[in-house]
Parts: sequence; structure tokens; C-alpha cells
Amino acid sequence: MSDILSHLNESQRKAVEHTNGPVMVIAGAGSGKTRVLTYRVAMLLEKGVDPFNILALTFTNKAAREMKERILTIAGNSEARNVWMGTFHSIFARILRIDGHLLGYPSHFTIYDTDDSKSLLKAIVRELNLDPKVYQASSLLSRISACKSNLISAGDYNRNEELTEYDRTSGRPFTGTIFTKYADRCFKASAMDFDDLLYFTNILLRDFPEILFKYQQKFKYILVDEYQDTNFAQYLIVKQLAAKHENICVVGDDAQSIYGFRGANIQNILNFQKDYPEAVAYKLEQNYRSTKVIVNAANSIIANNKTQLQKTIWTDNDEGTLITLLRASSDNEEGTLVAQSVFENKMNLQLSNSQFAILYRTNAQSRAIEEAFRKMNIPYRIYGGLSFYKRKEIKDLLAYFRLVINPNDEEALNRIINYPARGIGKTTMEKIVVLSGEKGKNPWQIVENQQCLEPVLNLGTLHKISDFVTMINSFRMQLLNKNAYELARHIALSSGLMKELQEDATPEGINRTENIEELLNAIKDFSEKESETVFENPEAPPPSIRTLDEFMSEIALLTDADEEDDDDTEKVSLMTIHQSKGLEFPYVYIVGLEENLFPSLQSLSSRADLEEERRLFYVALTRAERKVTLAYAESRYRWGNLTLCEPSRFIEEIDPRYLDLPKKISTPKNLFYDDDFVKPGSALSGFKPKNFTKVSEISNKSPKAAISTTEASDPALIQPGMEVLHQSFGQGKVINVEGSEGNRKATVFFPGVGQKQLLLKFARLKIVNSA
DNA sequence: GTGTGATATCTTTTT
DNA sequence: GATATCACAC
Repeated sequence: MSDILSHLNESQRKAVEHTNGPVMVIAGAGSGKTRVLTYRVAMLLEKGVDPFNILALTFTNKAAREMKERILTIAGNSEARNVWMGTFHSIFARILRIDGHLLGYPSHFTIYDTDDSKSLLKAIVRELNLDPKVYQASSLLSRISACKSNLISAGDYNRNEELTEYDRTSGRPFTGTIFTKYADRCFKASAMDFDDLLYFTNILLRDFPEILFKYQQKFKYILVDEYQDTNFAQYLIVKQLAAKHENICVVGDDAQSIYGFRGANIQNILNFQKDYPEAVAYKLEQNYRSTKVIVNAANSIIANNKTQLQKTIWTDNDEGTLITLLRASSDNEEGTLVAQSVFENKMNLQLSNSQFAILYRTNAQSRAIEEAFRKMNIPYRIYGGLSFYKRKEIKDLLAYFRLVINPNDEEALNRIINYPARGIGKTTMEKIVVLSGEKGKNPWQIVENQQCLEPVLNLGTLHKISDFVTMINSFRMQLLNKNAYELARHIALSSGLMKELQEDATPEGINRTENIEELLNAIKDFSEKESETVFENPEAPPPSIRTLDEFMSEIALLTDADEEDDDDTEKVSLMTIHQSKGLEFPYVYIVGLEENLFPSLQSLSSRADLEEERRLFYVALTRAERKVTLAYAESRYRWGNLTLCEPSRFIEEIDPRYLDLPKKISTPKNLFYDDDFVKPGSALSGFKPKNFTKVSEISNKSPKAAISTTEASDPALIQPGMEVLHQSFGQGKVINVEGSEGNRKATVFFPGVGQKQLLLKFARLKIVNSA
């Protein structure tokens, strides 16, 4: 261990060695925060602390997994796997499965994801005959979520004058009613949404002192990563659990707080020393990740924020290259420029794809980038976006599993009662919902009870329903005696879902079938793998088979970012800045630096939000080890139509000493309308095509062309894959051709020169080899 | 009750 | 450009 400590700098070492009492570590970007956390856990184990007494909370499963792996390496002790390490949500879901019965929840409760929550809210709004445009599911959910994060229950909400008054004046007086109904329906469905996991943990600890005591005893040492991103509910859980031993260590960086929209309260970290007057604070200010240029540029950005803890991030690393800025006329061109730049750097500097990351503000921006990368044949991997577990066919099959495990799960029932179609339609479902409202029961209890249904349904429908119920019940009987894979496969086949998908021979249909196969394979792996879950009683023998409900509780909180890429091709990473938090890449491209996009439109109304956007930009910059490239487009397709964009204010906020401005930028813009892009409605739009035709005619007949030794081929014949000859660049290979008629553009790679985009009517390429 | 085509609304960011 | 909902025909 002592030589392990030698891997740390002085402040890191102090933070690691100070194991008892409250400690706060303010860790600047790239300052070795994860290192401190992992070494600290290793240090605790070294000192003989039982791993079952250590609780380490992270924000992503990925971070937890990585940390666990590293600790295993450092500590060289397999005991380390018994540390309670995971996200807030997964750790407290585990606790609620053990002790949630005290609150009336079964241990197999369902976790509703955002889609489930929204769909339930929509149903409630419909049932109350309210206007879904006024009561939008997404805004209702964020309001409810904000309440729960601040431990405000539906009852509290309705009693709170301020909240209800606000709803009345904003024309949504029934928000409180909806909240109440939503909470009630979730409970009846034995379901918790993401916020409930934290909310009910708080209730559990508040109302059952013996439970609080139990976990206080258990978690003698508590570590919290990304403390700046905790919300009130999380803060209070940690505070209560730590109250007995006060061996709490929080690590964070106020400059990287980017989850305010989710209720994260930056005050939690700013007030830590008020909560624990004896707390010792350590600052990690040396950055080991990035070049001086990057560190200084990032500092110059964050200096524009008013609320922050004082610290000076510095580095001993090289000066590095200046930040470059790419200006594109459109979002598509931005993609092309970025892909070209990646390609050039890769070739010139002999780098691999995985050394590059493209970061953007919104998921929607990935498309243009993706397209450009596809055209250039650069392998990439998108993080987030449409997660595997969010695909329809996967959600359908999972809904079967959910319903089998928890028949009360209303959203699962809704999803599959008529999928594949079995003649139980909208009207029938409506009747069922009405009945469940009247009898105060959940839909499954109604569906299961034939007597209930007899008065309102005809015999045919009644039969269809009872067949469905029998099927689900027969699955349930096998829950404990079949392993997860056998049962999952059985369900996929005998529910008819597999058949339904196989009948669809379109490429999408085949893909869906493959996805189901993939899910089944994942379950197979799971069934065969030994359980790694920490059991309440470590001495208890592991259960002989791994069941489907175990699988479901393990994946409920997985997100796409946690998915491992088994394909070992080297790929460029594409992700939102939020997802990039905690990661690092040698070369980072930050795209879409435009006003109203980054910073986003909705952040511009308040100083706090704008500062959060700025911190987001800070996070993006500090992901880079060697070089940052920024990009923006002058126009972009937003919800279908073209919008003009201004460069982001953040570009100007960077100290110009660290920025390599393109010479282009100071020249009059219209000189650079060198391609098919014309601003709609601008004075140019009517004239441009004509002018261009003329120019091209002239150039073809110009004297220069006449004396040229090479004879140009007809631009219309140029196709990707061809070898072509250019007057000054020499021979090259056509990678891509795009654009229409007179404005066809080719991307050509010239060995030794690099990749060039050429307007075919000017380029006068000669086809050398059309193979 | 089911399936098809038209249309409105959408975009922050995530557990 | 994509998805969710609605109107309409079978």
C-alpha cells in the first residue's frame, strides 16, 4: 500500500489517508478524482474495514463498475467486490427490495421508466377529461419529479398554497389532482418511478428508526462521487446514513455541476462545511489530463461564472496546440468538416478512431455527424440516443416479463394485453379502466375476475381475456423453478410475440427479431453467470438458479451508456456532453456551438441556467487531453425547417490567446457561398443558380482549359470508388459524391495531400479508373 | 376491432 | 425528420 501511495500527489495522498471523519474533496477536472476515490476504498480495505461496511455512491453504473475493477486491481483482494458500490438509484432500489414491504411495496416491485410514467400520466389526463395540450405529460412529470426530489408528496402538494395557487393562475388547476392519482396508481401497480426510489428511501429512513439504525450501523464508511450533482432527496439520505459515524467523504467539482435541471443542488457541496463543521476540505488543483492550452482556455471560460468555489486549476503538461474553430454553412457541412478533420488527423498523426470523441448538446445533432462518418467510412459508436432497452420489440418482451413478475404492473399490462393482437381492443380496455376506478382495484385484479367483467362484456371477449390471464399465470408458475433463460425463451415463443415478428420479412422486421434473439442471449449469459450481487447475508448460499425476476431487477436501471461494445472495432465516440462527463479522449470535437443551441434557448432566461450551460461547456473542453476543435454551422435544420444560426457566445468567451481563428472568418460572408447552400429568402436565393451556371460555362471554355494537358471527364460520370486525376492534387480516390445536377460535390482522397471536397463543375477531374 | 394514411408537435440534458 | 395521435375505411 505504501508504494501505492507514492502514485499520488500530496493533496491526493492526504485525501486518501484521512479516512475518519467528514472529508470534502474539491477535485478540478482531470485532477485524479477517481484515483482518490478508488485508493481511498483500497486504503479502507487495507486498514481492515469490512467491505460490507463501505458504501460508495456514483452517478452512473459505468462509473461504479470501473471503480470496482480498479479497486480489485489495486487492493488485489477479491473481498473488494463486496463493497456496496453503485448509483444512488440502484443501491436504494436494492434497499427498497429488502425493506420496502414496510411501506406496502412487494420486493418484486416494478421500476417505471420515463415512458411508463408519461404514458400513465397521459391516461390519467384522458380519464379526467382534461386537455392533453394543457396538461402535457412531460411537463407534469417534471413538476412531479421536482416535488419528489424535494420530498414533497402529493398530499403536501395539495396542502401547499403557493404550489396550488401557481397552478390556478397558470391555468392548470388540476395538477395536484393528477399528482395524487399518479401516486395512487403507481402504488396500486406496485411500481416506483425513478424519483420514488429516492423519495421512498427517505420515507423508510424517516418513519422506521430501526431501519435507519440498521443501515447507519452497516455503512460505517460512506463515499459519494459527483457530490455537486446530488439533489435534496439524495443529500438527505446521505446525511442520515452518515449521521452516526460521520465517516463521510464527498468528492466533486462545483464547476462541473450540470444536472441542475434534474434537481441537483449545487448548494449541497457549497454547504458541506456548514453541515459538518469539523469537515476537512482538500483541493485537487493539478490537472494531469490536458495540455496547458486546454486547461487555460477552460479556466478562461469558467471565469465568466459568478457562483463558484475559488480554485486554480493548472497543469505541468505540454503547451499543446491551439483550439481550432470550424465554420460550416450547414449542419450537414459541419458533419463533413468534422469527419474530414478526424480523417486527416488520423492519417497525419497515425491515430486510432477511439482517440476521437464528438460531443454535442442534444441527441438530435448526432444525425448529421453520423451521416458524414458513414459516408467516409469511419466507424463510430453512438452513446445514448435510442438505447437497446428502449426499442419497441425489446420493451414489449420485457413487458411480458414485468407482468409475469408483477401482475399489478398496469403499464406492462396495457402494453401487451393486445400485442400480438388478440382481439382485446380499445373499448374493452376502457371498460376495464372504468371498472378498476369504480372498484378501487388495479386493472389486473379486474381482468382476473370474470364476475367483475361479465356484466359489461360479451362472451367472446370474456374468453379472450381469460385465455390471456391463464397464459400469464402459467408463466408465473414457472418463475421460480425455471432459470431466466428458459422462461424468457418460453415466453417469447408461446406469447406469440416471436411469431408476430418473424412474419415480418422487411429488413426492419428481421432486425427486430435479431434484437429479441440478442436479448435472449443476454439473458442466457446472465443465467449461466455466477451471481455477483451482494446478498444481505453473505454467508447464505447463492441460489441454485438465476431467475427472471433477478434479471429484471438487475437491468431495470441500466442505461445505454452502461452497455458494453463487444465489437472490438476501433470507433470514434459520439455522445452528448452530459454523457461524456467523467470520460477523457485525446482529441475532442465540440459541435453545434451556436446561440440557442449551446447555450440552449431555454437556458437564456436565467443567469443560473446560463451558468449551468457554461459549466457544461467547461466539462466538454476538459474532456480533451491533447486538442480541442470547435465547430458551428450558420444554418441548421431544426424540427424540419432551416434556421439561421449565430455563433455561440462561448466562442468569444475563450481567451483568444488559445484560439486559432480561421482566416476565413473576418472576410465578407457571401464570398464563401461556394456550394449549393443559399440562405432562404435572402436576396441571393433567386439569382444564384443562374450565376453559377454562367460561371461554369465560362470556366469550361476558358483559355486555361484549352491548353490544359488533361481532358476533364463529364462531372455527371464521377462516382464513388473511382480513381480520378486532379490537376494539382494528382491521382486520388472518390469517396463520396453528393448534391444535385450542376452543384455536384465530390469528396476525394488524394494520397499525400489528404481529403478534399471538390465542386465537380470546377474541379475538372479526369477518370483514370472507373472500377 | 384492426389497419392505414394524414397531421401536429416536437428537442435540451439523465437515473 | 420522426413519432404519436386521429380520422377513416374495412
